Amino acid sequence: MTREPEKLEFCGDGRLPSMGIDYWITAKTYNLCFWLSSEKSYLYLPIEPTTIVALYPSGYYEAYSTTCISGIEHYLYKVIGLSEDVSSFHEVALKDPLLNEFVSMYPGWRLRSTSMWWALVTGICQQNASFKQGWSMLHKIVLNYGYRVSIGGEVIPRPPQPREVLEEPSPLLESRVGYRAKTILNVAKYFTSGGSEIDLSSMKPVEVERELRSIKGVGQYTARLAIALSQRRYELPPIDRWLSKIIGFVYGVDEKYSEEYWVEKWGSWSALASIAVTIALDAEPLRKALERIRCGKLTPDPGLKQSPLNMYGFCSVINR
DNA sequence: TGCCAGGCGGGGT
DNA sequence: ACCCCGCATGGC
Repeated sequence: MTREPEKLEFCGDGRLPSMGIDYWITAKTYNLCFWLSSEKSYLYLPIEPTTIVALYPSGYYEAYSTTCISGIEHYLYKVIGLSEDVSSFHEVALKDPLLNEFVSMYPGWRLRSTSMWWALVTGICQQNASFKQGWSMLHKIVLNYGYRVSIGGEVIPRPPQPREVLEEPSPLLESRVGYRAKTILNVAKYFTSGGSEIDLSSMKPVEVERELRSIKGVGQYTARLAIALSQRRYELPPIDRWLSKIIGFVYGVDEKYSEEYWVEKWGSWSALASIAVTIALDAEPLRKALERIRCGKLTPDPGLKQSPLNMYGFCSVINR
């Protein structure tokens, strides 16, 4: 699918306050490889019109959009979590055998949030698949749809919107997502019909989870991951087989009670802790992750070609 | 080759 | 409430 890139106009620049945030780690973690270069990262803001921010490690940023709107920095604050006080998360993490090394090494890491639509697609691609397979699917979806924007001399892929997927499913079906395609289409339908009327941000997380689970193919894990990734609300942890086994192994609790134990430990930070564990262990498959825990290798391995902190490797692997 | 992985829903008990 | 199975695809 070749489409003409949409030209975006420069909407201003600025510099985010330090606040102890490591903008580089924050921007590049779990970010698709074509939104990363060696010197900056691109972040799509979860708003209409299409708006993208080039963020540099220093916190300096430039914003581009089809139509410049006011308050862009406000949305950037939400995406980066600038008003999120993580000190109570760090307090628990520093005493935790799984996360203490990770937060000591990266105290400036924050979750980078996305739109609810894209958060759900992200979760669905993780269902019953390895980290590598799931993130390859996401890359392929973006490339197969072929939507792009141009800013200055650069051309940058952009993810498809729900309406675009619904009106033209074939690029999705060719993205090797298997039976997940149906679920993604269900989500696209949701956001182009009744779901668009519902203000998920005004609902309690348990209600949001129930609402999202009404979409066929979206279960507890996907719903909770999406709530964390798009709303920065962390009280409901996504706990998959991978994390459940890790919790059982590290804390010696029966897997049946892993969620109960996790929520008791992390409280309103439960989902953030779930995600942090995946970064600390480079999202390695279970067997390897357990081996890493046994060896005490609880910080990201810079040598890996594909990991949450090093997504560049996906660009050299994906070929449709 | 065959097995199975950051789920899920539908069918059974 | 559980338990169990099939499901697309790709990696090992």
